[in-house]
Amino acid sequence: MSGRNNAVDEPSAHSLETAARKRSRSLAALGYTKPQTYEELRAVLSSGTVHFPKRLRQVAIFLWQHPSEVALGTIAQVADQAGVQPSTLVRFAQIFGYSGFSDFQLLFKDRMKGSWPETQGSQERPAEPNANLHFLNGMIGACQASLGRIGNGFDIDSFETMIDHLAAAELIYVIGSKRAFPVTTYLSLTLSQQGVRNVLVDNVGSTALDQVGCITPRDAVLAVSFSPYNSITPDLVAVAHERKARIVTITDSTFSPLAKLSDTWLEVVEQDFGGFRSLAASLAVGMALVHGVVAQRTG
Amino acid sequence: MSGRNNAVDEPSAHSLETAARKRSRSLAALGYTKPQTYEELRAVLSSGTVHFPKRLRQVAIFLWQHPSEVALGTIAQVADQAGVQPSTLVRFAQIFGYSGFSDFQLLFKDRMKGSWPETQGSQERPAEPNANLHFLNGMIGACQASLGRIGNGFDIDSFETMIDHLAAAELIYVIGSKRAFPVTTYLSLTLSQQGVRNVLVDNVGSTALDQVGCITPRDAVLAVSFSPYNSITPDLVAVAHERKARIVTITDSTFSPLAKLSDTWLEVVEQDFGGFRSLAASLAVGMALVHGVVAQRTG
DNA sequence: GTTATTTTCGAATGATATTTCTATTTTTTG
DNA sequence: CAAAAAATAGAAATATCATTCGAAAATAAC
Repeated sequence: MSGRNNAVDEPSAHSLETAARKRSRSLAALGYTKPQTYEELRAVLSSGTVHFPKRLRQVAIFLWQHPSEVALGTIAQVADQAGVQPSTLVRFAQIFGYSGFSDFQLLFKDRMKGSWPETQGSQERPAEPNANLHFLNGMIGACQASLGRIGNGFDIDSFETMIDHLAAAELIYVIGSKRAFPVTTYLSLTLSQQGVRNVLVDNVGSTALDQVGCITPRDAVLAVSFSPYNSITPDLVAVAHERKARIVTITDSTFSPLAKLSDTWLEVVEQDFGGFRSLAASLAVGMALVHGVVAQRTG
Repeated sequence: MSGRNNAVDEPSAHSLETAARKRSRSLAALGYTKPQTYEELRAVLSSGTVHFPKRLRQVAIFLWQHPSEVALGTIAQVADQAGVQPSTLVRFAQIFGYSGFSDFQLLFKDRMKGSWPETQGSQERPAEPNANLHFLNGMIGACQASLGRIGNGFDIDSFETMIDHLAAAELIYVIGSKRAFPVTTYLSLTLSQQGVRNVLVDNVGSTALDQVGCITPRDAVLAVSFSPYNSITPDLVAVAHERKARIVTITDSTFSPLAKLSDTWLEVVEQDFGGFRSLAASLAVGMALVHGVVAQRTG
C-alpha cells in the first residue's frame, strides 16, 4: 500500500545511456507507454509482443486469471498465490513503467470500482483536455451508474404496495426538502397533470407543519429523503404518522429516520461525482410510482 | 492492511468482568455474535436494533452506500470519504466484535471477490411480466438515452461561454417553470451550497416579475425551458433581456423563444416514455455548469 | 443548571507492507 | 564448455498503515 509519488519516467541522459548499454529491461524504452487502464494492460499482455522469462510469465498469467485477487490482496498475498517472491511483482510492475506494486495495483482497484480514477494521487489526466467537459462526463457517468443500480435487488413488492397505498388515498401529500425537493416538485407536478390531486408540502411561509396537521387517516404521504437526514422532512412525516396516514417513502438507506415511520419504503442509492449528486434514479423511480398510481386509478 | 492473527474472542475472566463493569459498549455482550459475512452485517444494520451516535451512524451510512470503497481503500481513504476520523472506523469495527478495521474489512473484500467474476456478464432482461416494472424500465431507458445523447454534437464552446458569463455575474437569477422547475430548484440549491449567491425565481406570491425587475446589467440569468413554451419563463427572460443582463439558457430546440433572447444557449433534448419525460440530461448539464462556475470563481 | 457519561478527536505508537539491494542461480552467447 | 549477462530469491531498510490512548467536546441524566 505504499504508493510513492516519486517522479519516475524522466529519461535522463544517464538513464538513456544505461538503458542503451544494458539493452533495456523496461518496455518504456522500447516505445511502450505505461498502460493507464486495466483494459490497456490486458491488451498489452494478450498481444504477445512481450516475452517474459519464467517467473514473470507466471506473474502475467496470474494477473490475467485472478484480477480481483490482485486488487484486494497485499503484495505478499498475491505473491504467495502466484507462487513468486514479492520482489518479483515489483519488478514486473516496474517493467511496465510503474514505480512499484502499489501504483500498479491501482489499475486493478479502479477497474473494480467501475468508477473514475478517484482523483487521488497527483497524476494529471492528459486524456481529457477540458476540465469542465471531464466533469460533465463524470456527472453523466454518475447518473447512469445510479440508474443502472436500480435493478440490483429492487424490491418489487414494496414498489407495488406503495402504488396501492397511493392509489387508495383520498389526497396525497408529497414531502421532501433540500436535495429531495426537486424530486417532489416533479412528482407533484406530474401527479397534478395526470389528474391526481396532491399537496406539495414545500414549507413556503413555514406552513408545512400546519399543512400536515390537516392530514387524515384516509390520506397518504409520499416522502423523499436522502442522507444526511437533517432536514424538516422526518418531523413532518412523524406528524403524518401520528395522524395515521399511510406513508410511503423513497430514501437511500435503512438509517433514514423515515424508514421506521413508513408503511413501505424503497431504497434508491444515488451516486455522486465530485460531491455533486445525481437525482436520476430517484426521479425515474418516482415517475414509475406516479405512472403506477395513475394506471391503477384509471384502469 | 494490517490483519493480525491474534486470537480475539476468548472471553477471559478479566474481559468478562470488565465488560460487566462498564456496561459493555460492544454488541457481543448483548448477545450478538459478530457478523461473518457481508450480508449478515447488512442484516444487522438494517434491522434497526442498533442505535448509533452521529459519527458512527455516518460510518454505517457510508458502508451501506459505498461497500466497494471500503473493500478497496485504506482506512485513511475510507475515513476521509466518510468524513470521519480513522479511529472512528476502528471503533465501529470493534463494536461489532472485530479486532480492528483490517479484520472488519475482510467482510467487504470477500464479498467483492465472490460477486465480481460471476455476475458481470450481459444478463438478459427476462421479458417483464409486470406492467409497472415495465414502465420503470422504460423510464430508466429514457433517462439513459437522454444522457447518452448529450455527447452527440455537444456545443463545447457555448458551454464554456455560459460558464464565463455566469462566473462573471454579480448575482445569478435562476429561472424556470413547470417541468424546468425541478431543474432550477436543484441548480439554485447547489449554487448556494457552493457559496454562489443566486436568486431562484419561483413566482411564489406572484412576485417573479418584480424580482426580475431588479436585475442589473451586471447580473446573469440562467434560464431553463422546455417545449411547450407556454409558461411565464419567456416573459421573465424578456424583462431580463431589456435590462441588459447576460442570459444563458438550457432549452430543447431552436424554436424556443428563449434562444433569440439569450447570449448563449445549449440544446439538451430529453426523451420521454409514455408521456413521462426524463430530466436526467438537463440536470447533468446543469450540474456541470454549476461546477464550472464554482471552479472558475475559486480557481 | 450541574454532574456524569458517552462520544469524538488527534497525536503517538506499534505493526505491516512495500521496496531496495546483494548474493546466487539460471540462461544465453561465443 | 566457459564466460558473461540476466533473472531470481531472500533479507534488510524504509515508508505507510492501523491501532491505541488520553484529553476535549458533546450528550444525557439528574
